[in-house]
Amino acid sequence: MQASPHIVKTVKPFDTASAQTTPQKILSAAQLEFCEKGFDGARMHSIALRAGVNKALLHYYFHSKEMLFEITLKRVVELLWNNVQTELAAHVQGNLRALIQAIVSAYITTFASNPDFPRFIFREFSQASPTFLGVLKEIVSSISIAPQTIFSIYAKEMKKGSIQRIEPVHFMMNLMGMCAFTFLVKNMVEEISTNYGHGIRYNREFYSARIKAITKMACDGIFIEKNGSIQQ
Amino acid sequence: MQASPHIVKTVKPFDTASAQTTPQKILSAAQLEFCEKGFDGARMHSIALRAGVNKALLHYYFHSKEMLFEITLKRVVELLWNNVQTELAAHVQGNLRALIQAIVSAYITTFASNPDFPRFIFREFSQASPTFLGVLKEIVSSISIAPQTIFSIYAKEMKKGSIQRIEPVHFMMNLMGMCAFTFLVKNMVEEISTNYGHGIRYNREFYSARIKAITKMACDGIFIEKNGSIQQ
DNA sequence: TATATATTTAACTAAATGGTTAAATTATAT
DNA sequence: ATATAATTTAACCATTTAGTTAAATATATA
Repeated sequence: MQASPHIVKTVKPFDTASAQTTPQKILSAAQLEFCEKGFDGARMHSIALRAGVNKALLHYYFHSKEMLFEITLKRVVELLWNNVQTELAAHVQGNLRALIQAIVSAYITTFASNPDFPRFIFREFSQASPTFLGVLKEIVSSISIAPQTIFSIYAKEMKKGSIQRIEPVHFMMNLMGMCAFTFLVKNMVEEISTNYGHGIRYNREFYSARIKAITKMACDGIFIEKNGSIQQ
Repeated sequence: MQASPHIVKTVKPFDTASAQTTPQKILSAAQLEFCEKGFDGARMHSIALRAGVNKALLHYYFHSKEMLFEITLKRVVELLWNNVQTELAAHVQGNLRALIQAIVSAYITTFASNPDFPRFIFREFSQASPTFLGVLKEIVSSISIAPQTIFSIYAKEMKKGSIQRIEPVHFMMNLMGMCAFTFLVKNMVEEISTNYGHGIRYNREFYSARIKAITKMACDGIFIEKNGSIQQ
């Protein structure tokens, strides 16, 4: 008889850094596969191959494709969010302008290491199946703390009259849109730019320029008086 | 023997507005299906059902799922682009600020009528299969005229010194990001906003507010001196 | 009306794919 | 060493799904 079916095992404390348990290997492979191909395009066989294990193992550890996907989705969002939070934590003490720059930098930097994540997250929420809706709700409740914080800081500044009357929701949508969109069009841009002239490469300087451009547009769109304009 | 296999028939001039030829019915159904579920999630059977015809007909007129998808993708992009062009045409005579407002309005209005299009377009370009890459190139060459125009106007204004030095590419990425992102998160936002307070509904006033917010952020992020600030 | 052509369909096929199972192997404790 | 539990695997199954085919029906044409 098998021991602990369909449940993610208690993760053993690994002996060396390279030693990955089988469930961990499967999860890593699943993340790659799902990010690349989406839920419908992903193949259990392919995930097994990537993890270097037999297909039956996926079902042994994670029961079904749906469950493996759910766990992967949660992992990705958590990883994303933790990264952003960490990046952000170092810069919260500043004023709103500094905070905005920190947010943008956090998102761009995080996405730069995981360029597939934005598309992966957006791709699945079309027909809004009950399964994915459940995951979405969990995600939202865990994520919504930081936007909330930013909302309140923003609202305070708005009362002080130091920023223009753009609704916080629109401001956040604009900001996140500029960040996420950058990576949603990554493949397109790289493909286009090859035979279309303005050869954009998604490298360090591009990310740096991107952060500056977004911050500049966002800030100077908000602040009424342009005191110390942002560093060029 | 069959008559014109695998080729889209010459579209008959329809007698009444409601009379759709069979290929047209199939294409409409395919568009719905592909937009909703993506290439991998779409089912030929489901498309046939939606079109009210037999599955074999899809292959008779369009040979394969891949070809049906290619045609659908092209159609969607063309439709999108024609809409934007039309909306834009009415406003080109103005200054850059007016042009930007026109672009934003054009995109938001067009997406508002076809909220699934942005995700549909972005979803497929992940593994960049040769098939889709071909379509992409065609699309790009047909689309790139307008951005090109905007680029040149933008560059001219930059030389005049009336706008800040944000690279045209970044400016366009920001602008399109704010527009497209609005609809990429539509399902999420509507789902969240139900049980999270700030009940956003994607209706007329929201679109109007969105256009204002994006234009405001974009413009006041560009123009050095804030002369006649945009209408609130 | 008769003939040819265009259109539509039901039934079928082959391959892919998610999932199962029982047996084999390996690790762990006694 | 031996028994027990945990882990891994090859072979198999049932279903789904893109695609085919030959026959039937409608439509134009002579």
